Parts: sequence; structure tokens; C-alpha cells
Amino acid sequence: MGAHTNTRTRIQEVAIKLFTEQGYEATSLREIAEALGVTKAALYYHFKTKEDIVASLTEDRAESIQALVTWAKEQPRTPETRREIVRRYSEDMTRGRHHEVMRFMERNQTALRGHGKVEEMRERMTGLIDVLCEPGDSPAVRLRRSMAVFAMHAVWFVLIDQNVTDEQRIEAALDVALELVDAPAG
Amino acid sequence: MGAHTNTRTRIQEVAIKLFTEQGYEATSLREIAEALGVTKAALYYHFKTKEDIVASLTEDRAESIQALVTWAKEQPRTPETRREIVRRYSEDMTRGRHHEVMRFMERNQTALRGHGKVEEMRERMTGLIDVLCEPGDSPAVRLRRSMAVFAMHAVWFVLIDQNVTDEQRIEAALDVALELVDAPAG
DNA sequence: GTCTATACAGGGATAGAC
DNA sequence: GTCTATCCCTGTATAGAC
Repeated sequence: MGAHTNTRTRIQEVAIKLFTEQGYEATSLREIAEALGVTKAALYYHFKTKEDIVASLTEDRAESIQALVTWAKEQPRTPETRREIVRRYSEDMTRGRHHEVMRFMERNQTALRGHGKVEEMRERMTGLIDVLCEPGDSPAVRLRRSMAVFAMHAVWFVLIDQNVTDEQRIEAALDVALELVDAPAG
Repeated sequence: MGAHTNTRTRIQEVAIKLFTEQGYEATSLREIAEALGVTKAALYYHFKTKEDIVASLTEDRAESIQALVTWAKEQPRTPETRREIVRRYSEDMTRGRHHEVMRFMERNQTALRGHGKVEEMRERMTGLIDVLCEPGDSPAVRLRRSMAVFAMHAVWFVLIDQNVTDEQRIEAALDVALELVDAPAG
């Protein structure tokens, strides 16, 4: 790992920041380059295209989710399994840049349409919702399970201007998500 | 109301469709014009800028939300008031293009940064969450209330490939949202 | 590994004819 | 009310020097 490793990482950091704040399409490679004090051409040395930067950002995340889904498929579909999926997912979100990546994807959904790696991630997310549901579940139950997962993303970008620690976020998300994956009261 | 009224409406219809499907930035005025069989310049007769098209789309929606928030502020902050807010919001979403507008906004959040009318709507949404909360509420409760509102949006764009009727969607959203605005069990 | 310079396409927007 | 023609800007991407 030479000096280029550092530059590559710095590009990723600045890119995810700007993509999230200003939008993917609204952020030009020139802006990213300027924020780093390099030129556009330097970026093209590290990433073949703009899309490639996004791909590099989502790869880790996709693997994590896939590992969880694979594990979940080997378990019985019980309430306790669902709770364990939620716990593992929540814990996973605290690692690396995972919640930043999810935020970036939530906020740029349409702009990322058709990007190979992004579509792949979308499919994995659908797989995750699926293992939280059974074929006969009502729309309300399916919605509840989707909201459980979304709550674990959303907690990282709602509750702004409140001063909330990371620990409080994790606790709040778990609380809400666990409630939502339990059978509806009734 | 001359023939231009029709064209204006058709522009809005095509615009919201393409903005939602492909993304706001990814959709050019040329595309919208071609889909309508007119030219870019024709669009500029009806709307001063691209941003203006978005503004025209969000105006009705912003007024609706504001009316609800104004009403809510005059009520006591009781569980029953929260439930009534949810019922009214849910009902409102079934009118006009409201849920299409929300979907469009959800999917293009960053791209719409800084657009006057869009920021205005964002503030109104924050106001809505606020009337569902009290100052001392925990992060978990605030998250729960945010998720209640989001569930009423999300139900219109999750649960795809299931064949779900509009009535079923409304029922499911109400079910989940009402649960989420009630005090946490505990 | 990073630069300058440049090609090339496509965007939003305007002027003025019909 | 809609057209053609055009301006100007910014985007992605590449070639080739250092």
C-alpha cells in the first residue's frame, strides 16, 4: 500500500460527504478534486468513472447484508430469529461507514438508478425484508417489517438539532425496530 | 382558462412521473418536452425555470400540511389528538397527487436542496413531527413519531410486486402509524 | 501519481419569428 | 402558444507532459 492508498480513501471520504450533502448528480468530479486540492485527472487515476466511486462505497455494505441474509435463511422463522436479525443489523450499522452509505443511498435513490452495484444492494435489502416476513403476511405486517429496517437507517439522520449520542441512537433504533418485528398486538 | 391550462397540467404530470422514475437531475427539459411532443421553449412559456415546475408541484401539498399543523397546535397534546392527526394526514394523502409528490420528494431529497418551496415543505414536515412530540420526549419516542409519518408515505412505494389495493394500503398505513404514535408499551 | 490542456456532449435558458 | 436557433456553462472523460 503506497501513497495512493491514502488518496483513494480521501477521495471516498470527500465523495460520500458531498454526494450526501449536495446530491450525487449535483456533485461534479471537479468539486471533489478541488476539495482535495488535486485535479479531476488525478481522480481518474484512482477510479475509472464516477460510478466506480459509488461502487467502491457500497461494496462492503452489500457483503455485510448478504452475510446476514444467508445466516437468516438457515434459521427457523420465529419471532426470536427476527429479533436476532434486528440486533445483528443494528450492530452492523455501527461499523465502518455503513450508516453513512445507507444515508447516501436513501437520499439519492433515483439518481443511482441503474448503477450495477447499487441495484445489487437494493436486491439484498429486499432479501432482508423477505426473511423478516412470511408468504402469508398482511400488508400491514410487511409494512411494519420494512419500517423496522428503515428505522435503523433513519435514526442516523433524523433527530438532528437534538444532541443525541451514538449510543442513544442505537438504543432508540433497537427499541423501535424490535417493537416493529414483533407480531402486531391484536 | 384557455388551452394553455391543459398543457400546464400535462407538463406537471409528465414531470412528476419522470422526476420520480429517473431522478430530478437526470431528467432534462428536453425529455419532458419530447414526451409531450413539444419543444423545450414551449415549456419555458408555462414555467419560468425547471425549479418552477417543482414549486408548482409542492405548493398544494405544503398548504395541506400547514393547515393540519395549524389545527393541531390549537389542540391539547393528548394521545387522542395524535391519533386524530394521523387519521387526518392519512386521509389527506389520498387526495390529489399528494402521495406522488411525497414519493418524488423522498427520492430526490438531495437533488432538491436549496429549492425555496422544497425547503419550505421540509420545515412544515418538521413542524408536523413536532406537534406529535413533547419537549421532554426520549429519542426513541421521537423516532417512533417520525416513523409514524414516514410509514404513511412509504406505504405508497413499498409493497411493490405484491398486488395491494389503495384501500389496503391506507388501512395498513393507519394501522402501523397509529401504533407508533401511541405511548410506547412499557 | 499528478498535472495541463482539451475534446465532446448535454444541460438550462433566451431571443425573436410565426 | 409554440417553434427554430443559439448562447453559455458545466459535465465526463482522455491524451500526453512531468
